[in-house]
Amino acid sequence: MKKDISTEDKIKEAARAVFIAKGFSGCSTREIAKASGMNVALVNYYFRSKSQLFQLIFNAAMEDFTNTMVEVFSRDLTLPEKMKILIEKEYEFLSQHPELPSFIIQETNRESDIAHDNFGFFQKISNTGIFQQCLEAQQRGEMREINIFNLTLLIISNCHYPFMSRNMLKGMLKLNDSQLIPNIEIHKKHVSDLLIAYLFPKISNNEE
Amino acid sequence: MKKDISTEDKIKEAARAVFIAKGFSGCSTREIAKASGMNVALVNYYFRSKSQLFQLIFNAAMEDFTNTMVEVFSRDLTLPEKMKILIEKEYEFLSQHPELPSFIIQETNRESDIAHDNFGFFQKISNTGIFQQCLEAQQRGEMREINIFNLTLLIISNCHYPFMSRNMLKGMLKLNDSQLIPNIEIHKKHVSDLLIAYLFPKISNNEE
DNA sequence: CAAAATATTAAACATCTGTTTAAAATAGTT
DNA sequence: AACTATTTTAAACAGATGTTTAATATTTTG
Repeated sequence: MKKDISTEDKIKEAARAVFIAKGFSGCSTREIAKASGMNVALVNYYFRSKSQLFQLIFNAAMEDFTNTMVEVFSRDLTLPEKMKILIEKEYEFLSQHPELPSFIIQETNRESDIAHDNFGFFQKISNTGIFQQCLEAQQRGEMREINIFNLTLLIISNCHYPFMSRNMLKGMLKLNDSQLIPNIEIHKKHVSDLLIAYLFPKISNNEE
Repeated sequence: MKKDISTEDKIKEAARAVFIAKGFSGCSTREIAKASGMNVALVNYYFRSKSQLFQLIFNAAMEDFTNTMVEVFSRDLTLPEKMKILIEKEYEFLSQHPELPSFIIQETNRESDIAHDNFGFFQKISNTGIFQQCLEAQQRGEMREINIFNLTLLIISNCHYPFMSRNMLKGMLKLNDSQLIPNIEIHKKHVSDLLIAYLFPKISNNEE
């Protein structure tokens, strides 16, 4: 009788969990093998090396990351509407994957032979037409003059950082998890109001 | 003839550089020893273990982190002035220590026996009287109603994330360092205007 | 200067690391 | 059934890891 999940997928799923929780240098192949209930040799049998397995997990995580943006930007909505929904979706996604942002940052900053530049992000986002839509809104005076770098950074900073700084904030402000979650929900509203008011000054009365 | 810098300090300085660049799990005691020009055994001779040496470096980094805030908050200025200067100082400090934010986040998220909660942050910041000043400004209607958690998070998100995401952004937007630095400088202005306008709505015409 | 305290070294330790090998078990095919 | 291909296993590999030891060098002290 065949198993529901193949050995290859079991290892991949375990690797994902372990890598994201502890980072590439923070875990061993034996730890991944154990977490998947498999042998150490099987990890290399299916994925050739720890590095190649990691590369696989990292790229998938990077894709998860951009999917929300692509999905929201592709809709037929005004820019303030897209912004509001994007922030909503990002907080929703990251509430269920809070370790992802720090994983990505940690690994893009790690010295490695692995190529983690150019993961197709720019092209995918560009294809949604969002940049064109921004340009037109700016020409009509509906949107503040801001380049793509700063715009991207403003959004990601305020969506990702709250999740990656969870433990730091808990330490700094002496909070526990039960206090953290509602505060992050409040933060979402602040970020939404903050960014929309700043980017679209004319329509700044966006209080719910 | 005595050396200018003691062996202990040489190791500590090398450890700081290596730990911050690669993280606790990303480096070895031998790497630290080599970077300091000293023997492996000397690391443990002076600091007992890799963990204890790390704890020392981490606490110092954490203190560097809060110093800017404490210094600015202690001045005799209005809240919008403090906010503007704080952002200025943070970007100035982090431009010279861009690896610090991701180091702190990475290590506060790492599972370890080390106690990295309660590093006196709250007490130090509270002692500056900034929270009281906020409360009074809010009662006078000069400042938006926002709790300390969200206020802290808004500031840190927009100051720290730009530096920790350097490599990610370079990959995503296909930039090199020469394009990055001026964009971060522009970002500082956005963040300053953004936060002041949001937090102090009445005095929202803060364009330079 | 001799004695004691401190600093430095090379070597060893046990364990863990990523990876490979070669044999055994299982599945698929004819 | 027998043969082949695939999957799984335990064991071994060479090297790296944190830490300790015991001997040597240096400095401090009396």
